[in-house]
Order: sequence, then structure tokens, then C-alpha cells
Amino acid sequence: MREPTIPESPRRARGRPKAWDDKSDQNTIKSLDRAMAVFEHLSTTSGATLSELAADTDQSPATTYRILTTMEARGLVEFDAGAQLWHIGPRAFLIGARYLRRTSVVDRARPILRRLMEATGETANLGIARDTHVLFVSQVESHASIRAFFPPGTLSPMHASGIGKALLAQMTDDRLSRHIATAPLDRFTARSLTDPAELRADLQETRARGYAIDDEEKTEGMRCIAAPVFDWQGEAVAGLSVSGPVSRVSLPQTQRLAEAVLRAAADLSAALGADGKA
Amino acid sequence: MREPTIPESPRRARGRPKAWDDKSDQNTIKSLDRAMAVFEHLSTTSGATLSELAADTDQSPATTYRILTTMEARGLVEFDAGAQLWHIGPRAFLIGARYLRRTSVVDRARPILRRLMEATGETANLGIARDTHVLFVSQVESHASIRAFFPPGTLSPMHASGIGKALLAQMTDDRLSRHIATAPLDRFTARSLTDPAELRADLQETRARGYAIDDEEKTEGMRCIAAPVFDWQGEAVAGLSVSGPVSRVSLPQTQRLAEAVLRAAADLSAALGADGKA
DNA sequence: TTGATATTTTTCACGATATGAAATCATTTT
DNA sequence: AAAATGATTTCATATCGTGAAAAATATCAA
Repeated sequence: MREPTIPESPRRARGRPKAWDDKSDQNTIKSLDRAMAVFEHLSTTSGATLSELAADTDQSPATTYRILTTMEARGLVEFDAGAQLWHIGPRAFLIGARYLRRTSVVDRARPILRRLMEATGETANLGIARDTHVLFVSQVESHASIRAFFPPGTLSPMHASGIGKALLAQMTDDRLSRHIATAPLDRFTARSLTDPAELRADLQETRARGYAIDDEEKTEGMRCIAAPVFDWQGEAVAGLSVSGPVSRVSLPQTQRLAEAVLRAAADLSAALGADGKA
Repeated sequence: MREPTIPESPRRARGRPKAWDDKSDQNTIKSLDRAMAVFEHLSTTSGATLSELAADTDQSPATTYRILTTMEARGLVEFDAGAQLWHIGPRAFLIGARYLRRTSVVDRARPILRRLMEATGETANLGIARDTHVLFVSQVESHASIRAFFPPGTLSPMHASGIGKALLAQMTDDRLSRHIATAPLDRFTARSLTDPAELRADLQETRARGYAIDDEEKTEGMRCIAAPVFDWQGEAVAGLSVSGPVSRVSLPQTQRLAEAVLRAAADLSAALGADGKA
């Protein structure tokens, strides 16, 4: 199994060796950094006056003023003359939105999946909602000889997969009811949740603990721990999971694995532009 | 009789009179402006090398390098070590997204957009007027496999978008004339409205029926049905639309879809405090 | 209306610091 | 291997960003 594009250069350096020991960063533009501090700080407020900004960023009002007017000329910040407040401007949104177009969820997820697999030792999966099913779009396999495996492209009913349940748990009650009404709760194993009430109770628990557990509900002998992933609009657009044999994904291990999954899900959400709220 | 918030100061000036005649802007930070030029230029590319950026912005590679590393430290830009390419970074998105938060229209619109998508099965969009263009700020994608998609942050000329035409149709004749005089009526497809008279006629119809139709005027094969959204002052501040392939958004379907769009637009207008007049 | 206060904008002189040229080094190509 | 390409660093220099304070304007109180 070859990895097509593992660059030999983890670092960017092509020039002189970095002067890491030097205290004075020759490669940082101080004034720009300070300006960006104002920009960033402005984004944390919902409108701020010049003097507030100057005070909060420890800059003189004069400098702050010049930073703001310079960026105003480019539409990066806006001035509300009525309320005498500065705001983030439309062009900042335009530029920032470019970030989203660059790569898809799947691309962003790859390095995160790999890290998740390495941290847990179990197969890591990425799935997205596809009507009533979860579509597994990407995975990084564990090195263990007994390991979980679904070929990418596998479809699994929502109620019988960790990722599916993690996504269901994020739905409004309304949507959930419609889902249950539409999608049959098929049985796959003895533990499958085929009763709506049972499923709802499980989703309740899922919401409470923040991650979903598929406890041999689809495949005998396989457990799966999953968490939802949110995009910049706060939509639950995908889910991450680790899955493995019940022997290793045991109940005592649950906490440790869940933490890794949650961290990975948070990382991916952040990479999709979500704020660190959910 | 008090006027609650009509600012007496159309201009910001509180200090000395502006030295408009001076050629040298004392209030602009040149280095910051140049750095922002790099930043903006980077957003128009899909990844650029250092030397490309330096050449395109007429700066020395050394300076460009320092600008980039400074912004990299804040996550405003990213470096892809594998491909040796610079990109817009996640924090730029986070900051830019704050622009939307101010316009609470976006927050209010989300549940309405979702309902609209579910009711119609087509991608639902929210756009606001930004100078001569429509800025698409939010959308909920259809689940259909063939579906409309514009990344958030997309700019589209008013005359070639459903939302744009819905907004134009609300303008006074005076403003419309000015718009037509300013903004070029570019052609995108065979059906684009590039003739002022043609556009005016279409807007007339739009006003009459209450919603706008973009019939493959921007993108071949895509139709779009849009309605204006009003704020509490009766201003048309935004527009809602559904868009999809001509096969599904067909003429027989128009009435049904339009009703859903109009209902959603009315809901959003109400959420913004508009009276149920328009 | 008038004066007092608060906040923004401009001027000015100084010195910190951003800058480009060229040197240096890693990587890719020949 | 050697050469070419392109990224990083050093360094001397003048630019240009900086803060203090003055000037201008708006707001508020009497």
C-alpha cells in the first residue's frame, strides 16, 4: 500500500537554517502583526469604538486609527458612522470564504483520520449523511490483524451505525420523527435498536455524553464510537468514528477512545470553519 | 418628538478637516496596505507560490515572505509544504464569518432556509445586496444528487441572479437607472438579460408576480426562483431563493416552488420585524 | 445659546524597523 | 554530479510607522 504523496520535506525550509535560538524574529513584520491583532480583536467584538480597540490592543489611538482606515480602504473593516462603531467588513468575508472552497471535507479529514487511527490503534472512519443512510466515504485502517473494515462507499442505515446515531442525535425532534417514520429500523443483530422508543432513548444518552456508541448493533463483535462534525454554519454534516473488535473497544477503554474521537471531531469541525462552540 | 436613531453625522469626521488635497495620505499605513494586497491577491488564486505572489504584487520575495510568515503565525494564511503553495487560512475564514453575524439576517434565516429546502427538495440560498452584486451568504443544500451549489461568499451580478432581480425589482426607478448606468450587464449564457430594456421588462413581470425567475441566465441548466426579504423599515435587505436543475425546477413546478419561496421570504421578513404588508 | 467634555483626526519629529540586494542553502532538474 | 531553481537569511540604509500632543468636531449640560 503506497502513500501517493508523502512529501519528503516536513518542513518548508529551503533556505538557510532557521535561527530558532535568536530572540529577534527577523522574519516577522511587527507592525503587520500588530495590525492583525487589531483585526482579530475586532472580530471578537460586535462593533467597537476606536478608543476601545486602542485600549484593548495596547496601541495608541493614532496607530489604531491608521490601521483601521487603511483596512477600511480595502473593505476589510467598516465604519458605522451612526453608531461610531468599527466592524469587520464584507471583503473579509469574501477573502475568508475562499478557505472553504479549497478542499472538501474528505480531504480535510484525511490527516485527522490518520492521527485518530494512530492515537487509538483502531480503524478510523468518516461518514456523511446520505438521505436515510450513512455513506462511509473515507477510512484509515488500523494495523491490527483483527480489525474493522468497510470498503469506502458502504451504506449503512443511520440507526445501526455509530456515525448515524451521532448525526440523528443532532436532529431537531421534528426531523427525527420524520426520519423514523420514513426509514425502517431493520434488525441486523440481537442488539440492533429496532424500536423507536429504544432508539430515542439511546439518542438521548448520546446527546448527554457527546458521542455515540454502536455496541454490536450492526455487526456481531464490532463496537464503534462516533462523534458529529459541524461545518461553519453549525450544521452536522458528517461524523467521525473508530471501530474495532469488542475485545479491544471494551467498555473500560470507552472513555479513552471517546476522548480521541471527540478531539478529532473538534479538529475537523474547526478545519471546516466551525467556531469552537459546539 | 424624538428621532430614535437618525444620526446627525453622515460623515465620520470629528477631528481636523481632511487634507483631501494632499497627495500623501498621512492616515494610511503603506506597509499594511501592501500586505493586504498580498492577502487579497492570495484569495483570488487557488494556491500560489511565494515567487508568484511576489511577482503579482510587485514586491520583493523577501518582503512577501515576511508578510506571509507573519500572517501564517496567526493562521490567516496557510502553507502547504507538499505543494509549496500558500493558501488562505482558517482564521481568515473565522474572522470573515463575523461579518455575517452582524447582519442578524443570517442567523434568523437558517431555520427558514432549512425548511425551505425540505419543502422544495432544492438548494435554498440567502443573498444580500453588496454594491452592484449579490453576495451569497448562506445556503442549505438539497440532498439530491444533482443539485445547485455555490460556495458561500460567491458574488453574482444582480441582473444575472434570481435574488438580484428580486432586489432590483424593489428599487425605485431612480436607483434602478443608476444601477443600470453603473453596472455592466454582462452576458453569461444565451439567456442572460444584457439589454436594459429587456431587463426592465423582466423586472416589471417580477414585480407583478411577486417573485423573480432566473431562467438559465447565469448558469446553463440551472433555474432559480427568488423573493425579496424586507426588514422592519420596509427595506429590501436580502433575498431568498431555491435553485436547481431545469429538469426539476420546471415551468409546471414553478407555482408550487414560488409559493414555498414566498412563504419563506414572508417568514424571514416577519422575523426581521417587517409588518406583513409586502 | 454657550461652555465643558469626550473622542476622533491631524501634524510633526524621531528612531525603530521594514525593505531590497545579495548571500546562503535545500531541492529539483539536467 | 553539477547546475538551476527557488526559498530563507543577513545586513546596511532610508523609509515610514509611531506616539505625543494639538486641533477639530460632536455631544451634553446648563
